[in-house]
Amino acid sequence: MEQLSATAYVILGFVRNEPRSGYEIKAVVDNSTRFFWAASYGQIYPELKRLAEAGLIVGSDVPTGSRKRTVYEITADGEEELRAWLRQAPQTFEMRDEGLLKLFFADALPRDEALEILRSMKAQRLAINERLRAIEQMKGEIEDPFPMIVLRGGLEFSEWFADWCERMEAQLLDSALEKRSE
Amino acid sequence: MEQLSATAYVILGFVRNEPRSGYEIKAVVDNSTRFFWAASYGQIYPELKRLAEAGLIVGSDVPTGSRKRTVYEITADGEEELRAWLRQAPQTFEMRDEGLLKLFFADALPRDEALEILRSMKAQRLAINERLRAIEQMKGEIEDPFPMIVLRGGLEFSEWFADWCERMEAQLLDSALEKRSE
DNA sequence: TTGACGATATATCGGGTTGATATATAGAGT
DNA sequence: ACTCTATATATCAACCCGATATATCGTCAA
Repeated sequence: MEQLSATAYVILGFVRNEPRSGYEIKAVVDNSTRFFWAASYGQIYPELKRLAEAGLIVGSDVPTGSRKRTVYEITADGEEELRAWLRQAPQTFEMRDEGLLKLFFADALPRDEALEILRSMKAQRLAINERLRAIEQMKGEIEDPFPMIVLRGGLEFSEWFADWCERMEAQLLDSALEKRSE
Repeated sequence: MEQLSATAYVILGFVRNEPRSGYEIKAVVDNSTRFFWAASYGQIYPELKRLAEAGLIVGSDVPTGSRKRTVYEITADGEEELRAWLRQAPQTFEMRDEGLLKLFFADALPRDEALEILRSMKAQRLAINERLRAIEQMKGEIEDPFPMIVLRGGLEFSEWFADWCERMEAQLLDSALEKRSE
């Protein structure tokens, strides 16, 4: 087995404690890691097959009536592979923020329209914050503290970001006023 | 012209005030928007041709000796297209953070190894912070305030993130001690 | 009870994106 | 003369995203 993609480890992580179908993995990703590591069906299903072939997970058919369904669980090899990956220093960090991109080029707009970008960005951050809060409410007590730490980190981040937008808006407004009174 | 990709607008934004070659666009992206919107040669060169065909930019051959070189500048249509895009509320926000992903699954490791993830993440944030500081030093005075606002936002973000890692490490250490003294 | 609707389940595909590699010339330094 | 880096463009496999297609299940209201 050569290099697995990070998405493969997402799958290993999610089938570690309970067997899950591809559909369930997608659902749980969309409510958790999606905010910092997304995965689509187009990745999940092929990857499940590859991982099963490599012996890192095993699938079993558990049909619901006449609708077929395969759930996967991790093997001992899979657990070891997951832990080995966790021990390596994280590399990838990527961000694509259309808001920051527009703000970067905002000089092409009249100043009042430029400020509107910051207001949109703030609204976007607050919307994310609410989604995360809803997820936080859903979660019961669990002994594994890490998912909650990450979730709370997301909450703090969205709050910091919203606040930054607000401060930058105020700052630009101030500097515009100063200029006028010069 | 149907929907342009956000990367097309990156190009429009960077050829707005001065003519640039594809190579120069890549270089300037790598020193600025790259942290929140990257672009590769594989996107830039084809996109330059599409934009030229659509009349949003115009290219002119400016060879250096016998090495050919095409620089592009924006047209009036291109400027209008860029402004129209800037006026629309930003949508895309994506993040891929292998550190957060590992932290999320860190329960699969012994606690002391899990803490190592937070230490790596903090180091990664501090390294980015230094890169941004180096870029900040390079920039002289310019009348367009937005690139600097975004850069300073990046600095503040990396500081917030590094601090968060530190706090979470301390918190986990504390809770481990409490458990032991129960 | 039938029909509509949303959830479960898997598969596929066009299009965007990445990172690496290939080719070639220019210029600076040793 | 040679080497190394920067400039300049092109290409490609691999990966990833969002949307769509297909089909069954369970539920609830007309």
